[in-house]
Amino acid sequence: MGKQMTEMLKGTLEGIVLAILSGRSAYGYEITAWLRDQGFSDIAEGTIYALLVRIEQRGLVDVEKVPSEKGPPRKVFSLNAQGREYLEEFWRTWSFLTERLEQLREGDK
Amino acid sequence: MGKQMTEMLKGTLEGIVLAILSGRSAYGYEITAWLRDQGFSDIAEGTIYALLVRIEQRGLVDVEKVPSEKGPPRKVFSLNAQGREYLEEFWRTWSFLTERLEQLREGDK
DNA sequence: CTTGGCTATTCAGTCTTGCTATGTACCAGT
DNA sequence: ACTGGTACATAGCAAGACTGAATAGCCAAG
Repeated sequence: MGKQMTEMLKGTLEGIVLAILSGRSAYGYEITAWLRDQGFSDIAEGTIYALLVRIEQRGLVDVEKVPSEKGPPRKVFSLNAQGREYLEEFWRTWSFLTERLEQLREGDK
Repeated sequence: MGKQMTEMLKGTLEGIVLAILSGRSAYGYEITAWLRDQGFSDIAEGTIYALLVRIEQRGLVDVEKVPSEKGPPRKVFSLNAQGREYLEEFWRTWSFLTERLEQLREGDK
């Protein structure tokens, strides 16, 4: 993926991960795999783990260590009340941006 | 505006400015004023000028100095061929992101 | 049993970008 | 002279994504 995507992900990747977690609990490796599936082909694993550490420290998620069948134990993250609130604010911010950009895009035609 | 918006603007603000310039030529002060009008209440002037310097150095815009009736001369920017190409790529990247996020948003319901 | 491969997490160092704060300069009205 | 609006510029900071590598457990093939 290109530089544009890298920069655009700043701020949105966090929302994307929170949105994923609002549907179901998940652990880092799983989230990374899911994102790759969705076409975010070049999101580095390190990026996701760093992001998960951040949202954990901000208290947006609860964490549970779960043993894995294969490999080291998983850190399973789930969105808590504060995280849900933060996610809602994310959607509001996102909506504002998309509206402005949609206007700009149409204005060009 | 909040921290979320600040982070989300990284990568999109550049596209926004290029989109503005694709409609008509404009200078920094004008762009800043327009953005404030559109609700981007806290975008700093310095941010826009720094961004304009960057896109000029990357050769995405042409520049012309035009004397102003009041105040110092204006640096009027207009999108060139390379800039248009870059803007199109921006729209593609943006579309990709919005599609994924729209899916996530609906998936939650 | 040893190598390679998949699962799973972590971290140091770098780059880009937006914000803060400040400074420069020009002109008009009071 | 002073204030305020116009117009541009820049140094230093903070945040987040990337690179690249290290660590570690488990299993199957050779």
